[in-house]
Amino acid sequence: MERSFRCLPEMNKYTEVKKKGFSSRDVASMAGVSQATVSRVMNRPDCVKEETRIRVMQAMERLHYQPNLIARSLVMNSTRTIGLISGNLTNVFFVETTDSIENYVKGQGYKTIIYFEKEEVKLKDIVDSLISQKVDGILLSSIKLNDPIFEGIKRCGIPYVFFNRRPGEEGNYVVLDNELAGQMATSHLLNLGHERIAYISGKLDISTFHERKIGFEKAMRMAGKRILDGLVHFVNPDEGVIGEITGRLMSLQAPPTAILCATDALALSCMDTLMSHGLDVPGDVSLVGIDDTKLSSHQAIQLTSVGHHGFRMGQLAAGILIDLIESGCRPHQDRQIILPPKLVIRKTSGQIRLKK
Amino acid sequence: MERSFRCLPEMNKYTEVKKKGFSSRDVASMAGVSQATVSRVMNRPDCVKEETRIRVMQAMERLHYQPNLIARSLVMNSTRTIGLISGNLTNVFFVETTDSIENYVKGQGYKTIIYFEKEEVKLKDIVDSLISQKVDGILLSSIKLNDPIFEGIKRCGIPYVFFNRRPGEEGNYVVLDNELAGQMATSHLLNLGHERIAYISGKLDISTFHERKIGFEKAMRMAGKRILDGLVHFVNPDEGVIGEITGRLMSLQAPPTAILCATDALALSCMDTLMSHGLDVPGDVSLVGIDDTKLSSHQAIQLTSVGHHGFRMGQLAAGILIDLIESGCRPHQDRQIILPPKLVIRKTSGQIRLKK
DNA sequence: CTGAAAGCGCTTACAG
DNA sequence: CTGAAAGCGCTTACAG
Repeated sequence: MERSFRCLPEMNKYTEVKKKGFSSRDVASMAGVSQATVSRVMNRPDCVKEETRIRVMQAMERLHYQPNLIARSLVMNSTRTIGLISGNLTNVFFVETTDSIENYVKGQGYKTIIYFEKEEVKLKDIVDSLISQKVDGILLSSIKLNDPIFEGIKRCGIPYVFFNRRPGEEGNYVVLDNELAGQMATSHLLNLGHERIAYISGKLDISTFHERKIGFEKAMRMAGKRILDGLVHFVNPDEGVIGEITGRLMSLQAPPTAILCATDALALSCMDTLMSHGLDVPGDVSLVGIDDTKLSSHQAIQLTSVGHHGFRMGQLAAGILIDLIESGCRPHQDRQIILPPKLVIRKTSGQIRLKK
Repeated sequence: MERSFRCLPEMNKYTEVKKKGFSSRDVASMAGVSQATVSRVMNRPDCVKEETRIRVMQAMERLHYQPNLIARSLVMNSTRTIGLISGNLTNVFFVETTDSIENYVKGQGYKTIIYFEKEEVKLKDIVDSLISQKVDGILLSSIKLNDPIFEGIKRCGIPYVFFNRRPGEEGNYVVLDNELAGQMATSHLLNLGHERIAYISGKLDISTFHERKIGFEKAMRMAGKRILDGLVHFVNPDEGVIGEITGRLMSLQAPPTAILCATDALALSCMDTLMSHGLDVPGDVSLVGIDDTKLSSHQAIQLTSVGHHGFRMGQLAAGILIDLIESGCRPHQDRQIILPPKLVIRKTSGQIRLKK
C-alpha cells in the first residue's frame, strides 16, 4: 500500500464476506418473538411457554441456527476454554499428557487451545495471547525455573496449573518427585554393579532436569562413587544432538557401562543411536530412562524406566485446574501434588559385565 | 434448586468475579483520549500522533493492558483460530500430523483448537461447536465415508480440509493414495514368497481402511492368490482387540506367514503381542504396516511400511486451509491432493521360510 | 489527527 | 411468560 494512502479508511476485507450464519435476531423474527426469548429457549427453556418454545426451536432448525459463542463469551465473561502450553510431541511423554488432558477437559465441557513450545516463540507471548483470548484457565508444562512470566500469570489472576515442570517451590503444580526418580534410577544401575555411569539430560534451567540431576548426584554420592567428567551432558533435547553425544560417549577410551537418560524420550534417541552403531543393549551398555512412558513398555523397546503414568499427571493437573476455575475464588493455598515415582525394570538394564 | 425457584432471576455466578483485566476504555481514560484512539494505536499506529500514541502506550503498560480478543473477534468476524479434529494420539500417525499442523498454523498467526475423536462424542456435535465458536477454518481427519456431516460443513460455508481420510471423492482433502499403498505393501509380501497373508484393518466405513483393503485385494488377485477367510479382520482399533486377534491368528492350525496391518499403529500393537508370545519377527511371521511413521524407523522397531511422511500431510492440509481462509472467496473447484506412497523395507519383513 | 456514535450477537435485570 | 433496553469490549465509518 502506498504511503499516502495509509490513513485512508481501510478496505474492510470482511465487507464482502457473507455473514457466517444467522443470528438469534433472525430466529426471533422468524418465530415472531423477541431476541430475549430466543436466548431463554437456549438457556432456560423451562421459563418459556411450550408453544413459544416450539415455535422458536422450529425457526432455529429451519435456519440451521448455531449460537455465536464468541458473543456469548463476551457477555458471560467465560469462554469454557482452557489453554494448554505443552512440550513438543516429539517427546512421547507430552503425547500422553496432551491426550489425557484434552479428553478430560472435553468431558467437563471445556475446549482446549494448544500451543507446543518452540525455541522461536517466547512463552510470554503465548501466555499473553491466552490471556487476550480470555481462556478460563491455563495448563502449562513449559516453564523454566524462576521464569519471570510466573509473576505475570499470578498477577493477572487467571487460574493456572503447572504440570511436569514448575517454576520453583511456589504455585499450583503436579509433578513427579523428580529428585527421588533420579535417585532410584541411579541406584538401580549401581545395584547392578555399574560405576561408570553416563548421564544425559536436558538443560538445567528446567525443574525436571535440575531435580533429576540432583537425584543422580545424590545416589552416586551415597554409594561413594565419583561422577566422571566427560560422562555427564546437559543438552537441548530438541536439537537432536543425542546421537552425537551417544556416539562420542561410546567411543571414549573407557566408555560408560551404563547410560542414564533424564527422560524416556532421550533414552529412546540414545537407544536408536546405540543400536545403529551395532551395540547391544544391555549387552554392551545398560540404558535407563525416566518418565515410564507407555512406549517404553512395548516389547520391542522394553526400556527400564522410573515414573508415574503421564496420562495420570495430565488428568490430575486438568482436574485441579477445572476445580480452580469453577470454585471461582482464588484459594489462599497453592495446590501442589508430587507424585511418587515407581521403578519398572525391563530389559535395557543388566548386570555389569567384565570388559573382554 | 427447588422447582418453584427455577424461574427466579438466576444468580449470576460471575457477579462477584473481579473483572478479568482492564479494557480499552480504562486505557483511554488514563491516557485522556477516546477509546477509538486506543484502538487506533493498536491497529493503525501510523494514524495517531506520536505524542498521543506514546501516552496511550504508557497507559497500556501501566495497566498491563491486554486487548480482549473475544470482543475483537466479534466485530471483525474472524477469530484467527482453526479447529482441528484429529484421530487419537494413541495412533502415532496423528501425533505427527497434530504436531506439524499446530506448528504450521502458529507460524501463520493462527491458534489451534483441538478435538481428538472419541467413540462417545459425535462428530456432528464437535463440528457444530466449532461453527459456534466461529473458527476461521476446520481441519479434520475424523470423517467417515459418506458422512452426512459433510453436507453440513459445506452448507455453512466455513473453509475446511480433510486429511488422511475423506468422505468420498468430493471435497477438499489431502490423502495418501491408499489403494496403491495397500497394493504395494501386499506386493512386497508376495514378492517375498508369502501367500498366507493375514490382513488386520480398521472398520471399512473409513476411507483409509476401505481403500487400503481394495489395494490388498487387488494385489492378491493380480498375483492369483486367494484371500483366506479367517485371516482377514476389520476391527475397531481403539478397543485394543489387536492383541486378541493376533493371538488367534497365530494359534490357527495354519497360521499366516505374514501379517499386513492397515496402519503402523495396528502393526505396532500386533508386534507387541507377537513378541510377547515369544514369536520372532520376521523369523516366525513377517509384519508390514502402512503410514511409515517416524517411530517405525527406530532401530528397535524397524517396521517395514509404506506411506508418505505424516508431518508433510498435516502441513499440506494446513497450508491449503489457510489459503482457503485468506483467499476469502469460495473456490469453485475442490482442492485435492493425493500423495504417492513409498515403500520402505526394514527388518520386519523377510523371505518366507519353510515350515519346520 | 481525534471523538462520538453505532454495531458485532449475545444475556439478563427490569417491567409488565 | 415475554419484550425493551442496556451492556460485554472492541472497531470503524463519519464528522470535525
